[in-house]
Amino acid sequence: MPWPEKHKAETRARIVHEAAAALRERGLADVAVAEIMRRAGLTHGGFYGHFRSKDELIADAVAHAGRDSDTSLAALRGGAPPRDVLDEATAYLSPEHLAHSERGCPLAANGPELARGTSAVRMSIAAEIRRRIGRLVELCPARRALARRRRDAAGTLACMVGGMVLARALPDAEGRELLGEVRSFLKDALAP
Amino acid sequence: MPWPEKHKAETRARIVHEAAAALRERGLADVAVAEIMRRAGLTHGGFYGHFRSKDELIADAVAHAGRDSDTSLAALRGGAPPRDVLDEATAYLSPEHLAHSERGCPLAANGPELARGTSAVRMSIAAEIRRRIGRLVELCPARRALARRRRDAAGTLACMVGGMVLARALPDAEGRELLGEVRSFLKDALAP
DNA sequence: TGTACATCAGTGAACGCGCGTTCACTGATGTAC
DNA sequence: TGTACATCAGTGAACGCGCGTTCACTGATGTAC
Repeated sequence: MPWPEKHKAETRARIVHEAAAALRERGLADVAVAEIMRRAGLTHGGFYGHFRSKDELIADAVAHAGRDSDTSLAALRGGAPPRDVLDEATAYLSPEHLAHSERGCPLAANGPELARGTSAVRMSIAAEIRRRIGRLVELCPARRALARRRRDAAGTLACMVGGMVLARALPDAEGRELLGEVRSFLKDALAP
Repeated sequence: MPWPEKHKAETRARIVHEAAAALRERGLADVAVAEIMRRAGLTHGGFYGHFRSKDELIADAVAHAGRDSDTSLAALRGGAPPRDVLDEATAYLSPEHLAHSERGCPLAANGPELARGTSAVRMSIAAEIRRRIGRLVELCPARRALARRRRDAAGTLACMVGGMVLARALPDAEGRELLGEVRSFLKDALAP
């Protein structure tokens, strides 16, 4: 094996990481393969040594973006895991997340485009939704019935994603104001 | 004036209408000018007699789509105006809306793409958000303080848009199930 | 009423461009001896 | 230890294609006489 064992895997991971950032920042259609490779310090020709198509990369990038946004949102809580559903939603509906789609949730950044993607892309985004709902269910008070927890998790995630989509479509100050209103709405909705 | 007065305006309206449907169904990037013109029964060359660019059409189409989705959602209530916020949200979070993005809300169909659009597109989508929030505020019980009504309106719209984005990214049955959970969540959150 | 005309909505060929993808090649690497 | 070699990650020119946009033209129309 003429190259270090991990070399190719590391390069691939770097491409996926840069793709996940670029796609969340600028959308699926406006980011070219050549640009992603350039960001990863490579030339475009090498791309197909790692991926069979741009769509295959997108599917991988969605999964990576999901985990990556977890890390970014955790950083807003000082690295601590969320204490409850509201804690998680508050970090999500923050001005920091609003301002940094490239490190944020792929559902808010690319949801509708991904929903129209290839079968692999759709499977990737569906898995990300299930993962997020599952985590929110875990964060619901254990004393509640499972159906109630699932309902609160689904409703909260809808609020989070929709709130961010709306805030990003408004001028900055107005978007931040809307985020505050949605946080306040959720706080009451989730009150015991 | 060699052509009937309204002729050009009607043609333009037909193009905008077809564009609004195509863009909501397939996304901004995947719909070509030539395709929109074909759907309107015209050839692509005539496009620039009506619009200065594809982006100008998109901005117009977003405004049209907003009014158009009002009509479609009203039809689900038998044409009656919504009685309250929950009434409006229930029609929005319906399986019919899930299945017909081409007649539905442009925020759910194209939100993130529009947020990354030109200045004219962003103004158009921001106006649509304000219009929808304003309508929901009107539907809130008048006895509530304005701040509370605005908060409920913003939170509800976030739930509606996010719920639809999530449902459309999931397989059909799972998406419909999620819509039901979000409706149920909202019903409780909006309870007096 | 009939006809010549000016207008302009719509046509369709053509343009330049950037994209995703391919492919013959290069050169850095670990291995065999 | 040093050297020849096989491997394969990465290069960069080239491809075909579809896009947004332009433009010289066509032909349907209402008007003037």
